[in-house]
Amino acid sequence: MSNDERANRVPTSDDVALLAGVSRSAVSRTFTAGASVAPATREKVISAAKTLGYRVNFLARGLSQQRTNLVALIVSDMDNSLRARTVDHLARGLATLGFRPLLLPTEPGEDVGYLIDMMLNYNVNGTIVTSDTPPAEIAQECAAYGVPLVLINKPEVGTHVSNVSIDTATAGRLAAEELARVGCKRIAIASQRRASHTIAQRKAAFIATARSLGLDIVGDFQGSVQNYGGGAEAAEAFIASCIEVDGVYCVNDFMALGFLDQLRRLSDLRVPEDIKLVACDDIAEAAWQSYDITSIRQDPKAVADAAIAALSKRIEEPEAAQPHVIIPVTLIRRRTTGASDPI
Amino acid sequence: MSNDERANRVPTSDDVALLAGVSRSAVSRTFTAGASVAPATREKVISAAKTLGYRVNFLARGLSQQRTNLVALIVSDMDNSLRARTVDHLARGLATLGFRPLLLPTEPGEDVGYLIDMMLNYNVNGTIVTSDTPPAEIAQECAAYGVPLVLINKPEVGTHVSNVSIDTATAGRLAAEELARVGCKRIAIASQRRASHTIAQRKAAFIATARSLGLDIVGDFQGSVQNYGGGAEAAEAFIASCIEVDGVYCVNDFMALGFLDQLRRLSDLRVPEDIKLVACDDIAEAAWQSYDITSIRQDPKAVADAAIAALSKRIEEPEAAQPHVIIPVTLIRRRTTGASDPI
DNA sequence: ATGAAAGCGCTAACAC
DNA sequence: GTGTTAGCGCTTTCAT
Repeated sequence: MSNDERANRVPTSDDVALLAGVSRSAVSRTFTAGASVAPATREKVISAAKTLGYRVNFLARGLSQQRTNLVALIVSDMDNSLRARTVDHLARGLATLGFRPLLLPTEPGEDVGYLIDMMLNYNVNGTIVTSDTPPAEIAQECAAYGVPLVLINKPEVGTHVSNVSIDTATAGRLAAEELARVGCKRIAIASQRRASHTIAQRKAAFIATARSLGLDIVGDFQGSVQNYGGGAEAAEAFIASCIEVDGVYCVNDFMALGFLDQLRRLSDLRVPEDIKLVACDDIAEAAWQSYDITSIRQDPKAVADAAIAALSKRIEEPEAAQPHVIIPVTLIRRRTTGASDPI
Repeated sequence: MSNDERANRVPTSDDVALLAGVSRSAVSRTFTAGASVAPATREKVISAAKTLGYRVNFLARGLSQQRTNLVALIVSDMDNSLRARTVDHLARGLATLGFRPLLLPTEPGEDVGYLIDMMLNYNVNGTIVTSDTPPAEIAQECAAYGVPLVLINKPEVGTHVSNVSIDTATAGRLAAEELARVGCKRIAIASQRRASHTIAQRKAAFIATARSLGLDIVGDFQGSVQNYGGGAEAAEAFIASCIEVDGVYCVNDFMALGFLDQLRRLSDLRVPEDIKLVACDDIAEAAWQSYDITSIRQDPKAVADAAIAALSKRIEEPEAAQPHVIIPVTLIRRRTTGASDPI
């Protein structure tokens, strides 16, 4: 009843072979990269395939080739715009290379078992993790089943695993140097109670550099989560403490947004006149007029590309070394450290 | 050389059958929902599977069952936080029902052909589209190959397709009513030059209601894109026009953020004292202190759930009717229409 | 270069 | 309830 006579069944390579008057093998070869088919044959096959609307069934192909080209993307915190952007880049990059991303969202507290089931049930050829809870369990299963694994911004967990991380040491250092540069002496930190791996690292690097530059770190005010709300909490704690500072380091931009807003609402302190502020990540929101935050930029596309490169290398050469790739960061000066208001 | 003696090969149902001393069918039945296996047999199989680390290969299962449980998620604009959130809900909801989302990002201008290849190459059992460009071509291919399709916030495209949309009529109406309620008379609209489907609809509804309430719509200022930057552009156009208004309708929150920021920077007009503002979507950022925007809330989880429900119903009963599901919206009053500043 | 045949891992009739 | 058999759609030796 459709406008198309062959609508009721998806055509198979047999159908194409029949129509083209060749064998199924010829069809297969026509659609295989390094094939060896006579131009004439190939031509017949192509045209038959076109009229039938034939497409290779990758799942069947995967079954015989032991290669599905499916890649599991284990993701948490998708409402973090930086995360979402990274996932977007990952999915696009993977697609370009012929891989297909299976999106597996997860929450910090959630059961990891189902993720492992998914990876293994669907025979993924690789896994990229960019969730906040670094599941050692996943690494273990991947190792046991020989699934290449790439961790983004996670601690190293073994030799079977590739890591891609931003340069947290430089990120922390640049932030401290910037606060010193603009004359800060007494610094407060706004951070998260249960800091994630990279956050803890950049914070440690910040503290080390700050000390070496003679900055006093007079308080560490923490929010329960590393987002806008957490930043607001940190600001409340800071204001309640009545500690005087001339500079603040926020461990990420989201917290900085909340911190700034709450500071404005609950105090008369002005940024940057009374307090300078540096944050980290340079998400799009950091550049918004109402905030205009000096931040340490990380490039989510570079991170995604490196992760994909590491993964596909692992897939091609399973025994290759697993380097830890470090993605560089750069300081972006804005109004919160006195850079002139852009017009 | 691994810490695990069977590391070199993924166990198959044959391995399990052998170890359990049963047939492969028994293994299959043990892992099939409505099976009929003797408890003793099942027990043996389960334990053998556990010691071997066996998992059903869903791809092989899909091959024989004609059902992969893979669902294509065609997504654009992942850096829109509302979109990201919707995708997150979609992925989780699908996972709960045993479906696996294949993430296929796309850009408005991009070639749709590769998406279709992907859907068909991987034999997806369904497709959900939440990109901004509504590819009629996708709908056509889905129909031709019998792939159930659900469109989110897209125009209706045919009877084979399910639609899930927010209630744009109410969204537009509520916005106009709110501006009228707070005493506005002369209204400007901030919108996008090439409006997406729902944006165009909500705007039309807004205009209709505004007229019926006696509001004057004295200008429609447009940005090139429907995000922060586009809102800023709209504000610039508005300010340059020197048209006086006492109310502004922004077609979405992202534009409202940019509009407000640019208004603050380029003019002395204050919101809400001089101008009231209503936007749409109620994204998280709308509630941020620096903006605190009255908005029309849409619930991305409700949208995702409805889309999944529609899809899974379609998958179970391919011939079922394709209703257009409308998701309700609600007005959230905040400071930009004079709601008291929350503490 | 091409076809025949075996097999990827699984499920589903079908007999027992 | 269980094993046997055939087959899902494809790739890949192996002959030719």
